[in-house]
Amino acid sequence: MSAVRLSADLSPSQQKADWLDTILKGDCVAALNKLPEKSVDVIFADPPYNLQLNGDLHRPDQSKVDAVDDHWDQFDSFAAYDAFTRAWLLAARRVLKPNGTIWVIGSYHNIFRVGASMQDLGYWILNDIVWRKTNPMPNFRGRRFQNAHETMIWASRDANSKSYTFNYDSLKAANDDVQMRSDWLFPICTGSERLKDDNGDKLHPTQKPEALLARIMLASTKPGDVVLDPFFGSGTTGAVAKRLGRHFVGIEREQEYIDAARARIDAVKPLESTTLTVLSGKRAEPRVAFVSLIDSGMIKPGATLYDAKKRWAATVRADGTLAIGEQAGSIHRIGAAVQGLDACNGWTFWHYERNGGLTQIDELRRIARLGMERAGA
Amino acid sequence: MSAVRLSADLSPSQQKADWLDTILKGDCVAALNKLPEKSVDVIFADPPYNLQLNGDLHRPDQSKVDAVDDHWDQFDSFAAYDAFTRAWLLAARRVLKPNGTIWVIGSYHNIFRVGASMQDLGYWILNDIVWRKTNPMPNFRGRRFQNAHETMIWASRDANSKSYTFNYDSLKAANDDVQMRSDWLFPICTGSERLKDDNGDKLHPTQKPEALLARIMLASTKPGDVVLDPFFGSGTTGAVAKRLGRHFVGIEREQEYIDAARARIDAVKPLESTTLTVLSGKRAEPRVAFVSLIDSGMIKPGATLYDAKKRWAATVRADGTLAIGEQAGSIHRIGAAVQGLDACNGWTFWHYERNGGLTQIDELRRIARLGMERAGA
DNA sequence: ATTCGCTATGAATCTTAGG
DNA sequence: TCCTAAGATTCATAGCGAA
Repeated sequence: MSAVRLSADLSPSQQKADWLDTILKGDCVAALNKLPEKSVDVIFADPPYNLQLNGDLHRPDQSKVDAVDDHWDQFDSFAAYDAFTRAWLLAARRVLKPNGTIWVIGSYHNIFRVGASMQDLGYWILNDIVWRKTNPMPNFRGRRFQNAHETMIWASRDANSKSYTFNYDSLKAANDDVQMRSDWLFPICTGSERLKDDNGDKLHPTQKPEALLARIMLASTKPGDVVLDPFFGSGTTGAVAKRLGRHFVGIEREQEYIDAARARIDAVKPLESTTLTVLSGKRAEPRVAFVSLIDSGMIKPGATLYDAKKRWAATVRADGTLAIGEQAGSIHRIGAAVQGLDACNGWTFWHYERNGGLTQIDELRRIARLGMERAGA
Repeated sequence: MSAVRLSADLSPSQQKADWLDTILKGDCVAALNKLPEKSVDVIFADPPYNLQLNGDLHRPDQSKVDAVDDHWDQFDSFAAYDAFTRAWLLAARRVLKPNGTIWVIGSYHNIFRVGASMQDLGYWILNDIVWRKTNPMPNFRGRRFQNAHETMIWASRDANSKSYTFNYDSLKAANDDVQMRSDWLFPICTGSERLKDDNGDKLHPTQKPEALLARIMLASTKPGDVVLDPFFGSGTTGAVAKRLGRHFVGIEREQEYIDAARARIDAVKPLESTTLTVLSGKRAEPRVAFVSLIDSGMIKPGATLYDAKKRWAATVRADGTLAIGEQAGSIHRIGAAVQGLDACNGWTFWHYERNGGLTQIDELRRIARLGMERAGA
């Protein structure tokens, strides 16, 4: 790849880096080291699993199981695999933005070593996610449980990175209004989605389903973000990124995979931007100062506020504080104090009298926000 | 404990070792080192998870979460935790029979380190098993996925131990005649099963459900086998072993837990025969996330949904939310909003166009459930 | 006896803007 | 970088008391 860098005075929207939406050919660590530091929002990595297979496996009908015995999955020892793992995790960490996150998928053959290395290098695990397969391969010998899942580790760059992207509200709304759990159910990649080579055989032994990558990106990226995949393979990450209006960068060694992935991604039609809007919750709403309700005349100084059951009454003061007897403070502090709690959301706790009933002052905040939007605040 | 050993010429059925069906008090490694080598069939270990908590956590209702902040879960560093882990895994391996197996349970905080150490010490992983919780604690701050599972590693003593116990056929028969998968569904331990202290509070912070231990023993032991638990705690392993006609050995440091476990186990009545309740782990009506219809391609992002009379039309967004103009949210929230109601069942309210007519999206949910049932949801 | 509503709680690495 | 204050945030289940 070339050594072109983003100019410091140009935002990505003004000048697109030449490595965006491309597949870099070569060794994963070498390619990573050529990318600018802190330049990608999310990394999805599907590294070699270090499967340790001896001999062939046959199904009960004597057909042979097409094992993952590619040369790139051969390591001499756990130590060799660990060294490989640490090298790419370290190179990836340099490229990740401070508030970026990384996803790594693996099986019991490798995921424990990968997870320990991630912790050792300073990544901070946010969740481990279980991909439950609806249609896993059976255990043919009947000597173990059916291996029906794979594990993903989702981690931030550092323990103190708090501002990573997590589209909580959108995930919850899409999940019947309950928060998304750490166990996900998806079919393995089969049928027309599975890329085939010239012989009609599967092109890549471990092609991941697009639905899995879509869930990952919808959870942890925003439209326009950059998703890096250092083990690009058949290009699922790129295809899903393009469809969902995200940028991708792929790294891959094998020309056969690069060609197939390129063609695959070129055929993807991006979704319309309007369908890509991410549902945002209250956190994204602009802040409203309680005093601004007084400024705008929605609440008069001297007005009385009550809790929902009218157990307490407090007086609004001209400076935007609330008072009960000697005690005065913010709507939150006074709400907490009367309940004997450490914290309280005054917006939902306090009410005002209207039409003989009580209405939350949060209703006034909502109205104030509409005014702010009109004013382009 | 005493230094009594099994005579070499007597089988366990002829002379019962004095440490069988007892709880050894003391440090885990020291106690393990006093047991005879190659003397137990299965080890179940629930070691400290090394949670790293900062400050208190409160529920949205301001109640405080009772965190696991016990002294036995405090380690200075990953290195200290690794040293602890290697020490007990090594001592446990000496005690394990050549064809014995070990189960270790953990969360993302520790399981990757534990798994890597197990591989380093020569244990051979047979499966990783996911315990999916029906009723996990929510994520209260909405900053991560709900942590809804724990991970267990099942391993043999060596890579070449082939004669370990695995009751394949009975598991399959108990599971509707399909192989038992690597993801299991159980509730957490609550209600009358949960041991309480004199104040009525939970006796032990991490008591495991008996159903989980029963599945483990039914899978990997035979009646009369010896099950060792080096972190005995409230004694679930002992209680289930006695009930299922297995022997146990527990190791525990805290006298309070020993006393409670002893009383608990004494109260257990062994089953006459091992015709046990089948824990199929299937639930009545698995929940379907609306977004899973998008994942599976049944609904496309950008598609339009209508109410039965086509009075309203809404657009499906890629993140699984529904949008009408500026308003967006779950199928339920948007259904409620357009009708001016507080609540709405989006599954029955919204329809899609098919064959020129309208069909409820609930029809798609029914189809999705068929796939989930196959996966044992 | 049954239902309904309210409360309690579980292995938790659980915020963020602004001064 | 540190400190303060605003204010956002929960699902399933068991138990209990009232109706």
